[in-house]
Amino acid sequence: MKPATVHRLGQLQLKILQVLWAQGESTVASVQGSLDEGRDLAYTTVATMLRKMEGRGLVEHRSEGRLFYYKAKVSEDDVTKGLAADLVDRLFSGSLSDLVSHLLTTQEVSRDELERIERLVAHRKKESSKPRRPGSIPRSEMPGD
Amino acid sequence: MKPATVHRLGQLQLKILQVLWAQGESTVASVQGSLDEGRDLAYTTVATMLRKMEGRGLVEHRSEGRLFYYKAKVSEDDVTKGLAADLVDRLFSGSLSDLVSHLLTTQEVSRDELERIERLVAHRKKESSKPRRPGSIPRSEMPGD
DNA sequence: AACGCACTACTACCTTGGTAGTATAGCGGC
DNA sequence: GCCGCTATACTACCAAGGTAGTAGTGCGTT
Repeated sequence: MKPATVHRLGQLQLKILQVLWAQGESTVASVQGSLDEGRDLAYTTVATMLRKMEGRGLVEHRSEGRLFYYKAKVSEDDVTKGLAADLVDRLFSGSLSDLVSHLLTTQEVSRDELERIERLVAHRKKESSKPRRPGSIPRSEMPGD
Repeated sequence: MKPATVHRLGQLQLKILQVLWAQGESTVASVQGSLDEGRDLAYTTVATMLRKMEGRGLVEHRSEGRLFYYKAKVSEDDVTKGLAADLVDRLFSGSLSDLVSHLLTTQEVSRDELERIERLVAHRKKESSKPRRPGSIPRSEMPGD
């Protein structure tokens, strides 16, 4: 199921989703408590945001007594993919290598990171001969860290 | 000078900047004409947006007679870097390879792209022994396409 | 000189993210 | 049975992106 326009997620919404991905079903209080220690938002702020997000189909809740247990309705993969694809699209007309190129030339990238990327690409090249559905590469086949 | 929070650029603002990067100084009419053929925005919409963007320091203008010639005040590199870095930060706690990994496993990536990336990484690895300011790799040293 | 066109300025309005206060309701304890 | 705690509902605001209408103004043409 493709849940409405995953891109254009705000800072807070993303943070909330990350909390929900990390801990699964959570009450408002729990989400509030798990959000950045730095900023402490009012309980009602988090509650309101969750309700708004539910309206957008990003999360859903289940009642247990008076309590609401919220859980993410969109997967981390979908969101990540959506945001990343959106960026690549908007900035580089879909060219992944252009993005990587840009990142490599303007960002600080450790030699370690470079080598990880190199392994990933090499691995993916081998894979590309026997194509599969995206995202279905099992962990066990991923190049080691 | 670091121009205020380059991330959180809207769709239209980015499009406008892209037009300005591509054609340099442009009048409102010219920008309007160069925006996606699909959607035709009112002249005043573009003008208003440009004025708002000027307020945020994204563009600036120069008058010539009654005409305003707008030009981007932020470089494409800065914006791209800002947006990409922001994304990498927010989604992958700053790990570039995690982003690339994700993109490689969930996106359709042609063999061509893979090879370009491979060359880029290899090139960057060689470079990394003699570090330089980011972004200063001359065209002539870039791996061929 | 007058008219109209083209361009900028101002204002307005909608949406959405974000933030939070106030109102309401139900459960547990005394 | 009432009190208060606390969780949800409702309402309100602000900022910013986006969209556009209307007002004002000056230049070129006739």
